[in-house]
Amino acid sequence: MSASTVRVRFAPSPTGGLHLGGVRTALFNYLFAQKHGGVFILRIEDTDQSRFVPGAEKYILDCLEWCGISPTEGPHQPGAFGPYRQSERKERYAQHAEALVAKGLAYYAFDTPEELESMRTNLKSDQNPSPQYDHKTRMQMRNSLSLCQKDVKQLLDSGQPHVVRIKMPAAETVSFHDMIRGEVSFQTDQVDDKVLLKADGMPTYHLAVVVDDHDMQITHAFRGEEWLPSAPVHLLLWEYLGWKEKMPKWAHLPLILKPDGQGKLSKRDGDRLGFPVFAMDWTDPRTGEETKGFKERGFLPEAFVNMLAMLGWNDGTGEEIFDLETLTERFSIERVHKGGAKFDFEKAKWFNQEWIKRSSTEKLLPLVSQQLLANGLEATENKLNEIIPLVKERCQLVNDFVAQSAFFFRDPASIDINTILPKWDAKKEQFFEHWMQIISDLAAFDATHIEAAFKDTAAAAEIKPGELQLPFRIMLVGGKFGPPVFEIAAHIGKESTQRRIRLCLELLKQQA
RNA sequence: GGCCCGUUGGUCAAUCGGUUAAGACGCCUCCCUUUCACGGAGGAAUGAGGGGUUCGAUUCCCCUACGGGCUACCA
Repeated sequence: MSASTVRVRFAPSPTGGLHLGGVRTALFNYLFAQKHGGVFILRIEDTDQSRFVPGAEKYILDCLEWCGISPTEGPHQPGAFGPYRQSERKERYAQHAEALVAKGLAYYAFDTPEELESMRTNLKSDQNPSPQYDHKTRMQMRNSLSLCQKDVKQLLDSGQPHVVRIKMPAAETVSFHDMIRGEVSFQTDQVDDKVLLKADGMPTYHLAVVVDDHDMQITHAFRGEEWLPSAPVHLLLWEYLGWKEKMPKWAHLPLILKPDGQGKLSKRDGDRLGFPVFAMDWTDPRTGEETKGFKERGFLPEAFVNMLAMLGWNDGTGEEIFDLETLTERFSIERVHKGGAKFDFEKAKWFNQEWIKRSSTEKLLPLVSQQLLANGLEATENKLNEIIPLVKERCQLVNDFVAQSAFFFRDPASIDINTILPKWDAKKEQFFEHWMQIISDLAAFDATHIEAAFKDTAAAAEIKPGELQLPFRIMLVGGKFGPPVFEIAAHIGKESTQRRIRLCLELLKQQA
């Protein structure tokens, strides 16, 4: 190992719920760091004070922890490269911005928002619907390039609000190697003079990401594909600041798209299509609006992470169920897909079902217990130990345990009587009357004994047991689902079994 | 509009010039089970279009089309 320890960072802005795309970026960072014995850092990009949402930082940390991919360095666990919130690093950015101005690589711009607005509307045309502040237009604007030195000094001295903009070269080609996409190149005359330092003294993302990645000695930088167009600004900044040889290797991750229409997946799509987009429940402290998360929707973190990893990446073997450890072994950034992937909630649920099937009763127990409790069902640990193995392969989501096991604890709330009715007759009714008696006399009330007695009784009544099993199930469960009937009868006990039969017989009488 | 990125079944996707073009989800049929689920066996379904390069293109190059991203003193 050389002196260059791998250092990666996940750098969300604390503006609200954590989007699954964000979690995937964090996951890839985590996997990469783990694989290379590196450090995974959390950096909070809170340079936009107007969008800051209290509580969001803690929430992000909670989400990552739930996923099992907690950063080892960050505001919660400062290392030697702090502070980890950009708002606390303010002076550094200003200093570098000034240095760039001094070197003639950036300049002060005094244009007011209104002036910018009018420039854009005036220059707007069918050929150019979104005019830029760039090498073509900057000399017509009010900045330290277009104004004479005296005026600039006066403006500065009088405390005129101003920003610092990068001076993009007129005709250069900027290219770099992306770990996922290979060579990518841009013409500098196509990119605008991005604001580096805002009027409030805070940096924009562009300046901050470069300064911080440098200061925090980031070796590999992963971010969403939406950042690709501004990459040339960042590349140039690394060069202008004199850090070119220390620039991290870039990887622009493909976007996660809406399942239907087009465009990147948003929280709105989740609301619209009925699935979560955030990792965990999020309540906006200002509006009070609540948004469901994967966790609360009933996802196991293992499944969530597994699903996310497979969205845009695969190891080439065709296997797709992986735990974090295996993911770490197999992961390679080069195998990340280039194209965006439409999110498929059905497949996401399949991953979860696979993980529920694979999870031990011990692991599932507290989660199931909590779900049941939330639905007014109290279950002992012993009971849960028996029930969980019986129903887990019927559950896609943890919440499904409620519907799949409620009948173990209380009489069914509704009876699907229409399943029984068509083939119901007096003979069957007599059978069940008799069957209640038989149950009373059964010495051992376990599945095998119940089944044997049931079949004997059916034989005596000259009815095929199969024709009676479904009605029996409906009586006990209320519907066509659940584990073997005799198991259920054994678990709920004699009294409950008899009571449910009686209740249902009465119901059937009313229908007749 | 400009720039950038992308494009294999409905969806996720393998293939790194030669394959009957994997596998998974979903869907359909059958078996197991007189419930549901699990499990098992099958099935339908894919290289956007056009040019090259090559003995040979899904694979390499170009063009077109389509999709997406960006085009803020937001990230």
